[in-house]
Amino acid sequence: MPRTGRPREYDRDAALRAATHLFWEHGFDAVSLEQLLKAMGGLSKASFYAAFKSKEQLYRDAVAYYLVEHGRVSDDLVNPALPPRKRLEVALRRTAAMQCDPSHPSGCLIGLSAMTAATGGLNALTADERARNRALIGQCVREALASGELKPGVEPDGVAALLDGLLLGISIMARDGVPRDTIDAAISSGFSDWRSDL
Amino acid sequence: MPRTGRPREYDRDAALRAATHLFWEHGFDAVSLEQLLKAMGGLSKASFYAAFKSKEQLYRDAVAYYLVEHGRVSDDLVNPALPPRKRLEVALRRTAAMQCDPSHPSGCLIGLSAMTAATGGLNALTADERARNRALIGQCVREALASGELKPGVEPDGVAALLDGLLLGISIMARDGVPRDTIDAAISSGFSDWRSDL
DNA sequence: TCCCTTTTAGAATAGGCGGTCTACAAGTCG
DNA sequence: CGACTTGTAGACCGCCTATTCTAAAAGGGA
Repeated sequence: MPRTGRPREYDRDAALRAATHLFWEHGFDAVSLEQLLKAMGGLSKASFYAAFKSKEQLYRDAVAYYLVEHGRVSDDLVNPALPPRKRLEVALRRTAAMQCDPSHPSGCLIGLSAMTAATGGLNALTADERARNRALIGQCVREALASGELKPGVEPDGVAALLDGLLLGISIMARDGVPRDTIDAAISSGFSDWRSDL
Repeated sequence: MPRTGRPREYDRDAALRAATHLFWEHGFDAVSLEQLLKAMGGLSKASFYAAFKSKEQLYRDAVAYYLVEHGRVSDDLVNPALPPRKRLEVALRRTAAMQCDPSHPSGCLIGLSAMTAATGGLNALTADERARNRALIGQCVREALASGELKPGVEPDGVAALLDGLLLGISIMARDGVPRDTIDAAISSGFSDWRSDL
């Protein structure tokens, strides 16, 4: 952006990525500014505050970055090209794959922040996102009920809550090192109320 | 225990309970000693260190207290008087009831600590407990497979992981205020691979 | 070249942290 | 009544926290 002035000596995007990984791994409270500075390329405190304003603002930016960079795995929940079941299953499987990817911290930043970031309105940031996902899952299931994709007689609210709970639980399982195959098997078992034909 | 000396002015058990609730609500890192002292009855720092040794030791005591006082809801996983399915279902339903009880923080201290308490060996404390539960669930499912309680052709590892994931996810759902009825419906849906007769 | 803008390093600040120390208070026991 | 034991109040410690300030440095534009 700036056309004049001394150029910065670090890569801002790389710094934000590193900060995101740190928050993802440990949560807002448990990460100190010192850790952040070192991980973000060794910039000085002055540089940090000039570029990122504050630790809290950095966290907000990190959540936004996470949603764009890793949270897209659940975008298929609203993919109009897929029938409801596929929307749900693809979202779950892509989520599992992402959360088990060893190239970044395991689990989901949004889900794991349910306890962390208690101070200020930071918790609402991730809670809103979880509520949004919950609503989308409910919508898929309701559509599936109407279109006959669900086996007759099943309770749609229960199915939706089961898949929501599983999706959230995957974060903790991935954190605990449960292998992806096992999580994928769990997802398969989560769809036994659905017709595989059709 | 001490038969002599000045009697303490606070209730040690009540103090431990209050501390447990604080850790339960916010996690180890996010709770300060000052907060603890106030919640534990307004005792002084000297009294605190005399009775509880350190913040970290208090956390360990709090986890132990939690397991005895609230963690017993999953004891039925090893109840020899129940068939495997009942063991699992009772444990899940009692867990849901406990975690939605408004008389204490919502969710499960053990599950929600997957991210918190990163420092030292504190994380292992709760991770071990989660691994133990995971093993018990697997054992129930394997027994059920052998005894024919599971519908033929289902994948036992998937069923076990599904129930494990749901159990963990309940913590976050409860945290987010999902009502107990909804969680109970999720549990019901989680058993559709099982024979209800027999 | 000199100015202007932006970033830099590093010192400084103010407050919070977990934890300790000292002096005193409140009981029991002989 | 002392002697002893235990708990309490509050000052104190050193460290770490997030944040700000000062002064120098590194580029572009004219």
